[in-house]
Amino acid sequence: MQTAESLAAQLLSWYDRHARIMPWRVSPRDRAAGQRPDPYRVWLSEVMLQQTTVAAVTDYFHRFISRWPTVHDLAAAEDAQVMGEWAGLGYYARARNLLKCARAVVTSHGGRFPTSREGLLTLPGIGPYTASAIAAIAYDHPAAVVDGNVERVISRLYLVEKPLPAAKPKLTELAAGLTPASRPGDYAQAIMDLGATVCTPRAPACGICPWSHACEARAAGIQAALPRKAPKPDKPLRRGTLWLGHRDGAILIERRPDRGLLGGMAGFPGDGWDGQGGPAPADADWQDIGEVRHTFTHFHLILRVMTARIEGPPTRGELIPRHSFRPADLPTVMRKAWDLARALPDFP
DNA sequence: GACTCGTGGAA
DNA sequence: TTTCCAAGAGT
Repeated sequence: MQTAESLAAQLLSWYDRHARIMPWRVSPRDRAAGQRPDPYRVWLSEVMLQQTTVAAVTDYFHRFISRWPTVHDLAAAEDAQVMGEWAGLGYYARARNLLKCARAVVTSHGGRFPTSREGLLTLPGIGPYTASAIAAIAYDHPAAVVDGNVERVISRLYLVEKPLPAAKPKLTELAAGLTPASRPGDYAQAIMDLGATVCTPRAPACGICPWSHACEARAAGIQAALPRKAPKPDKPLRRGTLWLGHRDGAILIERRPDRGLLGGMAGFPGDGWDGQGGPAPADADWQDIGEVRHTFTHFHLILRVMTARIEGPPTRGELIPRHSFRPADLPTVMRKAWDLARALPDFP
């Protein structure tokens, strides 16, 4: 039986040699030399990384930091600018809460993030994981981070067979028991790196794992089967319509309501496939130009795409001049429809 | 606890 | 092609 102290020390030693390089990260060498990460960057990266891979986040992180270098810059940004910059990254409530949080930090916290986990938890978009991550990484507090990686690593190390999410409290307790008083920030990143690169979901690389000798699941030969999870329900198929209206090169765009699917994002008027929408945005000679297929978290979608030149004033949305319309500001399902229409010879 | 909420890459 | 899943939070 290994002590928590020795396990943490072994993981930190591994991290010193194998830490991944990321734009928002301070390397263990630089950290030891006294360099401190910028809490704004830690926060931004952690929100972007919620349910999202490092590869998907990296370019978005660079664009956000380039455009809004400080939390003050971001707090002063217009909603549509931030939503447009987030377009394509998904889970758009994160972007809405990102702005709320930035503005709360500036107006209620003097422009500085709270340093305690409890203080961070009061901010929009910062939940149990992100609060611990910021407290540990930015401020070196001994907060236990429990994300999907840690759930997997801990469930294997301690052979926790109870399925998620019921096992979460137990896993959190075990993770907290391992978190060291020394270098908790590096440790938090180390255990997540371990889960991301070694203790992977399907085929863990136990041969190179610094904890393989202590891993109870490996001893039992069931490491690849942990953590257990309830099977996910099938995704139903929904169908709907999208109307791409235009006039003299201007495009008909409708800002979506601030809640629900794709909330706050720019898009084309649609019918009820998303629980929102309504009738066609104008009485026009709508032409069926094909369909778009897309899969969201909990349903498949097939959208019929219609285009028309709009003569009178539209009943929904707003005609945006082509030069001030950025297709990159659209969420992916809308951009698919745009790409379909743009391929037509007579479309603006 | 059960749902909602995106996306793209890997197997 | 389909499924799984990735540094979760809010309701």
